[in-house]
Amino acid sequence: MNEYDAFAVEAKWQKRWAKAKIYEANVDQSRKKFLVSFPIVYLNGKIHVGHGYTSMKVDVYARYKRMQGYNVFFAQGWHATGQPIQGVAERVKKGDPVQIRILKQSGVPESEMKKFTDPLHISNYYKILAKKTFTKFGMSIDWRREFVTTTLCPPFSRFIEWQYETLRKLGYVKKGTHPVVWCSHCQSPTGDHDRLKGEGVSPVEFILLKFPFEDGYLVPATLRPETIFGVTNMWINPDGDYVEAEVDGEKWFVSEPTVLKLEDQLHKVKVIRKFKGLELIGKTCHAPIREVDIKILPATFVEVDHTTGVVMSVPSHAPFDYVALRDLWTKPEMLTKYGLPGDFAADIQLISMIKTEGLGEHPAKDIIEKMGIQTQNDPKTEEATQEIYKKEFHSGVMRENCGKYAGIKVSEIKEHLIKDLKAQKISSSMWETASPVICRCQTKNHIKILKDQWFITYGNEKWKQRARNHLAKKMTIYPPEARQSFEYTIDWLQDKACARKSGLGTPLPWDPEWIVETLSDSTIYMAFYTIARIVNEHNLTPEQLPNELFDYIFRNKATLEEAQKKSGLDMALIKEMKEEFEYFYPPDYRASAKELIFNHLTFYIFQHLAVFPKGHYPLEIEANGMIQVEGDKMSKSAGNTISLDEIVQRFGADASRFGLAYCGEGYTDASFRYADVEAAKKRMSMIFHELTKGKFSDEERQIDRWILSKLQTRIADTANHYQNQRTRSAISSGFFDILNDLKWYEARSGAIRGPGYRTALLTLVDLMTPIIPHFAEEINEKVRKAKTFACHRPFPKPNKRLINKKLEEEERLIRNVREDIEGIFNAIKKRQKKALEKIEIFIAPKWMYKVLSIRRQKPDNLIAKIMQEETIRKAGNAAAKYAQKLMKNPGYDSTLSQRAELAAITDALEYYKREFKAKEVVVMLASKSDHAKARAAEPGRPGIALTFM
RNA sequence: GCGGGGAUAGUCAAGUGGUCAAAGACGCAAGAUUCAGGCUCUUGUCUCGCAGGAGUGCAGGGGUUCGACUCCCCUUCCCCGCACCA
Repeated sequence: MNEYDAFAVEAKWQKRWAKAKIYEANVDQSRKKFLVSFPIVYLNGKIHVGHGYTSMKVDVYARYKRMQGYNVFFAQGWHATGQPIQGVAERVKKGDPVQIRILKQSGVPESEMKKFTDPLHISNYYKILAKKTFTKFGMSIDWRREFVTTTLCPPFSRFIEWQYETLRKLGYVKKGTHPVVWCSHCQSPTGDHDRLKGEGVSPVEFILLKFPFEDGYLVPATLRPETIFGVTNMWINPDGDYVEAEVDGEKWFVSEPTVLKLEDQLHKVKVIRKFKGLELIGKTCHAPIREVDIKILPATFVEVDHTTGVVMSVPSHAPFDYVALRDLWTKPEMLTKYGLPGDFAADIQLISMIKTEGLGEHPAKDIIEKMGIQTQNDPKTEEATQEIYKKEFHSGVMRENCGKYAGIKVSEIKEHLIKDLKAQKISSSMWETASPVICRCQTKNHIKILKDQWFITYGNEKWKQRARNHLAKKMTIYPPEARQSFEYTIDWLQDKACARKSGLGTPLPWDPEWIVETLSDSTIYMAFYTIARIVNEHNLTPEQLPNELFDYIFRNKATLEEAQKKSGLDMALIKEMKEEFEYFYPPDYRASAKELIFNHLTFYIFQHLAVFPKGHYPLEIEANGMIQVEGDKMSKSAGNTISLDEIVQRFGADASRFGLAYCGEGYTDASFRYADVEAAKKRMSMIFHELTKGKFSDEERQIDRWILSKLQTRIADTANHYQNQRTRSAISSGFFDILNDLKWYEARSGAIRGPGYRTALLTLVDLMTPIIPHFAEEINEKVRKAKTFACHRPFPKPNKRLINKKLEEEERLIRNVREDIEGIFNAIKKRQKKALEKIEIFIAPKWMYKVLSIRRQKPDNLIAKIMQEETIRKAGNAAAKYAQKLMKNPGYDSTLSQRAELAAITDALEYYKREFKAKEVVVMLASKSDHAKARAAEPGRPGIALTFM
């Protein structure tokens, strides 16, 4: 059955579609428009199956809407903003062997490699590939409207400039200062994916406490400033590098690596001299609050590159401190080694200052002993620290030795205490990574406070309120569970940096050192699609796209005359742009993977609300799960990403689309399986064969009316599934269910295929057109002999008049009886392999149907009620038994009458005969027989007696 | 840790208080067709059963109910996000 050549058919129709320009959306006021969009594709690699999954959803919906008569607008652009593309170019330029190998493995030919030093070339290279892949995949895109972000496409850059000038004018862009994880080598913030170590680690603010020492301060850092009441000594790493430095006019003693951090955190630092930690050992400093002098002691657990390299010791509550102190007590050589007396630390006593239910007086001591921790370098010490911290934070209370803070819960003290300490000038603060972060370039990162960075004020409560409101009142979210994620994101969102200093992008017009970053130049570009056709066709330059023009088109904030004057464009052309925008906007539908809810998709809502006038805001969003291939999660690091091109080449577009549509829906992850795709391919070939070579009769029989009735439900279900982005369910109802209906049809009708059979098959093709459009076109041409395109056919509508519930129930009865016969047959056949001689079927007595109909009225006491009926009472015991059974099994019901059952089974006698190869099949009323099995008959479940040869 | 989504037969999945031993798909097995293979078709696919039955079962544990995959509580595991990055 290989008369259907998918590859040839697909290429043919793609060519014809392009030739007829059927996906080019133009203003047509007589039709309703529908704008769908798929995120602009990042051009640092090939389109993979994940893109395929989401883009399939968009295309299927676009095609579905088109069949419903909408003027569908589906444009596609490209993304080049940010570091990765530039990074590749730079690494290739440097001859980085790893990068070159990766590119070669992904199929970039040797001849290209030299050109890969140019980011423009890279993005172009992948753009051409991606466009080809999308086309081969059968996407119904209007290619006249494409663009690339960044200055690689100056008109688009102009649009971004206008967008940001507008946002700034409206007060949504502000200067701000913010701590970021910083790489001093790369001179840029280090994002999660740029880290060798420390994924997910974020800045944490430590409190610095100033302990008077000599003519300055020794400055330890802590997350637990409240423990200052229990401080007993200070820890310094004797081998570490320290400095004496002037910090904001004061003299501080801190570790050497602290200097850069303080500088990057907006402190003025001047190093006076450098020295080894050893120099401090044995001296004393003054503990504020407690107002006593404490000793400075050696500790190897102190790391100079963590915070300030100075640690205050609270041995009663901090396991590290306790272990280090115990070391000094038990190993005098650790002191004598530095020229101190062996008993130098002997006089230090633990000071308990937090009382916690379930913990003893000195929790650190207890836990160290319990866990059997031997040295201060034991990794379990960290675990112990966490445990105590959690308990003390949640249920600890400050003890009476904590002055005015006595009795306050630890969880509540921080805020006032820090305020008080700051007021007394005892403290300062410092940002540090929660745990070490190493950049891809191998540099250990620290926190820098970026000054004068540009932020979008997503934290603005009024803006949030508008977003919440719009989401709640106007937006449809698929699947419904995703809505909560949007609500959560809106609540959680804060001001977000919208520009960086490196990478590709559009410079901020008023501060061109800063470049608009990727999540910020991809929020409202769908509006640019509406005018992109004209921009592209007329090769408009940035000068021809002044703010006034955009203000006029998109915001009604400038007049046509102003726009004309500033742009120098023809009035008519400007009007045309305006018309395109007004006609095609708002964006009706957008789809993406669910991970983008937390940034891009929500920004998309926010910025539309900010920039455009009412009535131009997003309406529907679909957020789908991640896709796995053959059960494996795809990830770039695991190197198992599969390109869309690969599967399209292997299976063809329709089968690939089918496989993707069928592999998942909704919020949970999807799993793409080759076996499903192969199977889909075979089914299509079969359907093609049947429709082109099959013989159909014109005679309409009961089974034809039955399948037409079924078909109406299939149509309604499938339409509903498409509307709700459930492609898998759409295939289930519109493809597999119909095929199964057809199987039943064939089984019942023998070899004859009547008009219902053909109608069902053709309807199946119509229902599947959004998913397998090339196949549908081929059927349309070869079977329907149509001159128009299948993708312009109207989507089927259910015809209520064709629905015949009684007929469906009768067929169901016939089927149930078949299954019962088979069950009995199999149970017996196991022991005696005999052929069937006779099947007797007994239809239940009339009174039973009456019982059912009485029960349908839900009487309080079924038995009492039925016994009021003369005909039922006559059945006596059997009636009571039947009623009891019904009460046990309330779900059971059958609405067919005795007469209808008899008629249905009579119609199916030939079928049973064929099916079971029985010599004789008879049906009769149970009342007319005295066979024991006749008494087993019930409505919907006739009695069955089998006789063997 | 926090917020959200999940866990159903060999696999993917439907099912949100009662014909549920659980749709559908895939896989697998047997039979038909075929010189053979493939395709296709039919049947089967938790266990037991000499008549349509019974048992076990929907991550684990407990509860509500005449009745629970479905409702409530606890536990375990998986996925997404927790930002300045595509």
